[in-house]
Amino acid sequence: MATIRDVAKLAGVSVATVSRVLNNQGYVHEDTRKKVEQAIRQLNYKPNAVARSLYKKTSKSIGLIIPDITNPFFPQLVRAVEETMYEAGYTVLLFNSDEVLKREQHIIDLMVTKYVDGIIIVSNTIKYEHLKDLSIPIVALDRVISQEIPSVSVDNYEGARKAVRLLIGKGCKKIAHLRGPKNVFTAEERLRGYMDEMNSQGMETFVYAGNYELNTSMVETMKLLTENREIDGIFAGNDVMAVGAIKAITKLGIHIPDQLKIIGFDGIELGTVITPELSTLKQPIVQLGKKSSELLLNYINGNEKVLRHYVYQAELIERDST
Amino acid sequence: MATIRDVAKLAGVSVATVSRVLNNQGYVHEDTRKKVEQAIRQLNYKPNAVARSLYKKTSKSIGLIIPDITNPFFPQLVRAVEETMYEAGYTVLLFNSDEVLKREQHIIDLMVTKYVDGIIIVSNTIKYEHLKDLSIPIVALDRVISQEIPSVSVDNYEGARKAVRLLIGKGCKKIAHLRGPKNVFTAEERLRGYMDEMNSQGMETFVYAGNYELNTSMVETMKLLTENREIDGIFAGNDVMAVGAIKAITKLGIHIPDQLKIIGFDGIELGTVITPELSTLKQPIVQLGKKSSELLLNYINGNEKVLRHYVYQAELIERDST
DNA sequence: GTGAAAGCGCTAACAG
DNA sequence: CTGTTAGCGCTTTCAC
Repeated sequence: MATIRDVAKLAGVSVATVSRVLNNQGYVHEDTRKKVEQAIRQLNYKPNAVARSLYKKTSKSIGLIIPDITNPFFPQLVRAVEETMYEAGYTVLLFNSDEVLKREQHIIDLMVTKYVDGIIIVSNTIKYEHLKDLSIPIVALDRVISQEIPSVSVDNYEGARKAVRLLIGKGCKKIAHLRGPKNVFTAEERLRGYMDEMNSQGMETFVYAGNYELNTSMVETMKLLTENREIDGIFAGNDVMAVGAIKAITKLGIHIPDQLKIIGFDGIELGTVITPELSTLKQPIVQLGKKSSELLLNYINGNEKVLRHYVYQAELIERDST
Repeated sequence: MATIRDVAKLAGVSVATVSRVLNNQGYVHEDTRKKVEQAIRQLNYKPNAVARSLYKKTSKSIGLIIPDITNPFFPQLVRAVEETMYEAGYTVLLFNSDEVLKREQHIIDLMVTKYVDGIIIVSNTIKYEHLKDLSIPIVALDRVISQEIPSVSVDNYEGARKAVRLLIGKGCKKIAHLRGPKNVFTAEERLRGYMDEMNSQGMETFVYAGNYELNTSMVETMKLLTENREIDGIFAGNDVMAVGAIKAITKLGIHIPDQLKIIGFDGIELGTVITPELSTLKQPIVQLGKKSSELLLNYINGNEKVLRHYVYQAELIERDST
């Protein structure tokens, strides 16, 4: 690996001059610039990012902490973040935390020592108190952690109400909610939306536990449908659970959407892949990723002074399950 | 951010001593160690990884290049790699390349300047010539790039033959293959397996184009089935295509598996989510990720001297589509 | 316009 | 056992 010194020697100049042409700043005579560029090419010299980082205290990299890439909601999000960051010249360090606080904290410590320029985090476990001493920019994605941490998220509450309204509009009389995991921000918001909408319409509520995961959802749906044969509408906490429910319903020989209508939340690809195709509240996943990255970049570059919370609306997508 | 100098001053020792207790090497008196540790705690000091990297020419990070995290095959793979690396104290830099050679090369250059300790790459486009001048360890994952680059992959050829044999064993008389994209290693191998097995059984072959993607597969399946009503078995190049095919078949009112049997390749979760559940050749995805990471770590640590190629067998999983 | 030199924070000889 | 010091490769004053 050639160093700046090698280049300087070959070009017959000082390292300072090489540095100047490298960074395109300060005065340097056209002829010397030529010589230096020639030497750079000849040696196939690439400036050492680590040395640069040490001096500049910036690494041109950001950390991305998500619960689990294996959850179908995240690949698109990660892709969008990675892409936006890459275009801006930043590298992303990816971490799966499983929302384990200890692990998240360890990851953050690690990042600090690596001089990451910023952090995007998707987490329910982490709180403001764990973040407040951090001197690097951070943005919360998909969930709002606290008022003090900028965030980019979706209006889960309003989305849930829309979902319920659709079911009601389609004539459902008994609508159940397969809720997401307790203490998970998005799940609580969606539940709240369901409750409020149902109550405001004077309808009885039926809430079943779930955890955003397929198999549990199948089991729970079986239970739900045997306990209460009159349920004719289900609002699932997310698309994965909706798909699980559909499997269970199909197995029971109940016809969708004639006998029972079901709607999910998220808008992941899976919903268009199954039969019947799933109606859902589609989150603007790519936009979430992109926006959070841009916001973080703004903070990093000092272009953004005030604390911002962006909230997107989920879009109702009617397919064949309602 | 406190530095080693601050710690040294507070503890009343030299930086060398602090470094010694930090790295737990060399002699240091129990009492001084205590003092230093106390100072470290007091300042909440964390050694600067960048400075360390500069000196040691190692960053405790590795690069992972995949085509597209959005493709359902990759999340599990990435997860496995990230996990194994994390446990070994390494951070992973993730890149989506879309298999664009220029981009891959740029990514690799970038990584070199960042002193990554090794690279795991999933790619069909990159060749040995692009890698041969690299001085850092590299391992090819899921595809073999060349004899000179260590790799961890699956026996796609044999897997394909197994798939075809199952279809034949189940009584299929006319078996078509929905092939994956041209020039993609895995796709070519699976095609070859199909051809060889069919030929060895003296059966006529029917190959239809595809690109590992769902919508094209639906369209192509429609075409296939209208062109040739007698097809009673389909070996899809991967699970995603198989799911597309199933959608098309269902739409045509053809019953699976009675009238037509179908089998995929990969063993992604999607296959268990749809109805009917998909028979497939399951790749040991997590193992692939884990093994490639361990292999890379071995190269990094100099424990592995010889060039290794690990090949796993895909496992036949019979579900409801055959 | 250009070069010398200090220093980013750490590690590893080398002395003592 | 402990301290001094010379770098790792780069950027940036500050002279000239």
